[in-house]
Amino acid sequence: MSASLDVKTLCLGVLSHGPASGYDIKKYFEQTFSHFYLAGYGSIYPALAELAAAGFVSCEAHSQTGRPDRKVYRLTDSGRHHFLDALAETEPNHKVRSEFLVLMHFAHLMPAERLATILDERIAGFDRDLAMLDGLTRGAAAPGCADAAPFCAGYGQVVLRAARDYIASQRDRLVAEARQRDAHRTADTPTAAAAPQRRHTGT
Amino acid sequence: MSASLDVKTLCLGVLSHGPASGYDIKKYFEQTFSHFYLAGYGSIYPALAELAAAGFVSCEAHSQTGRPDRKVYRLTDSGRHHFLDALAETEPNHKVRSEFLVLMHFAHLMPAERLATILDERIAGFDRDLAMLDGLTRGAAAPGCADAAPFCAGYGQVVLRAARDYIASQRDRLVAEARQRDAHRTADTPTAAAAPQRRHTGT
DNA sequence: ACTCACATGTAAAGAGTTACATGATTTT
DNA sequence: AAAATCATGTAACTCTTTACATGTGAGT
Repeated sequence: MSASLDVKTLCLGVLSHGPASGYDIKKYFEQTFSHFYLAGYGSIYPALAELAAAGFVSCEAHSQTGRPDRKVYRLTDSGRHHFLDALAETEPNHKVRSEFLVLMHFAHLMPAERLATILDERIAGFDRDLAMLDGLTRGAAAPGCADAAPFCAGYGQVVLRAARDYIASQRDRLVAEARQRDAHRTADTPTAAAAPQRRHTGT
Repeated sequence: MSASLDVKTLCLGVLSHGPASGYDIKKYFEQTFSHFYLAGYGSIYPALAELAAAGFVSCEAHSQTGRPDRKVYRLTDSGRHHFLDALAETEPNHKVRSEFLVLMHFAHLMPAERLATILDERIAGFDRDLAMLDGLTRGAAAPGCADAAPFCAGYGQVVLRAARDYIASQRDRLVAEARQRDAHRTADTPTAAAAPQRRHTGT
């Protein structure tokens, strides 16, 4: 129970829907996993090479004029078993890495305009993600994942909307408070631009 | 606009609330950032050493009997400026890395019992996180962050609850469907344990 | 003319996790 | 008697990101 569900394993998963090239897999990642798993060419191509070396996928090269061979990968029996094993052994972790929330934790050290920008950008970001999920839900799903997509897309919609609405509900108040802080700061310390540092007594 | 808000910068942020040791900082991370940023000793101690070398923090060692010196770090003026700059330059990214959702994307390849375990574990995990946030909200907050905590804690509560409720609302249906699939599979292929692979025609 | 889509790959750098190494004191 | 807390640090490993390297054809 320690398989880490890395890019290699994910590639096997994508290939379980049918043969595909590295380029195709990248697009599948973007369309389908983008709001909970990211991978670029720099991880996908080496992963496919390793999978081929391990015998988990076979590779068929199709010559093309003017561009590199299109290499179509296909899951082998061994690869399918390996993937099913990985599914059985992976712990269902769920991690958030949010620079946005860190910034918000230190919101009291920022000027109001910066704070407004941060909040508005994050709302816009969530709106973009929601629009993409809407597109996904309306039949534009990647091939082969009709069974699986609904739960993940629904999860994304529920969670992103909750996040978006929460931020939107707090935005104006937070920015107003920050403006008051800005006014106090310029009044208190006309020459110093930096925020005052508060000390607390140790436990 | 490319500062990556790494562990080093986060340590500066924690120290903006007052002097602390590496051990203290780890605890602060756990209590306050745990649901959107993780860091272990293996990143914190080297980060503090680098910050000291760069002059962003000063260090005072307090001898103790029977255990290593307690090294208390304190933000310098230069460090505070550096941190404020980082706040101004960091993009408010927000990334989710969810093995849970990946597994759910391939739920149709799993036995019903495995699926039930995954869903129940994730619900339990979110319940744990919610309980921790409740504790944080009720005055048990880490020292010095009274201004900042409410937004982040509120965000966590709203989002985690939405996620938890969504999973709980889908759980029974998904498991029931998986049981039907299991029954079909054993009926179709009495000898083969592995799931059948569906092919689709390429685009 | 310019940009987007197609198409694959390598190399170096950056960042974090995990395991190792040590050991007393306090709580259960 | 066992487990948790206090307390710091290093080294190896894993993984990802970013930049580099190359080039055509189709659409605007």
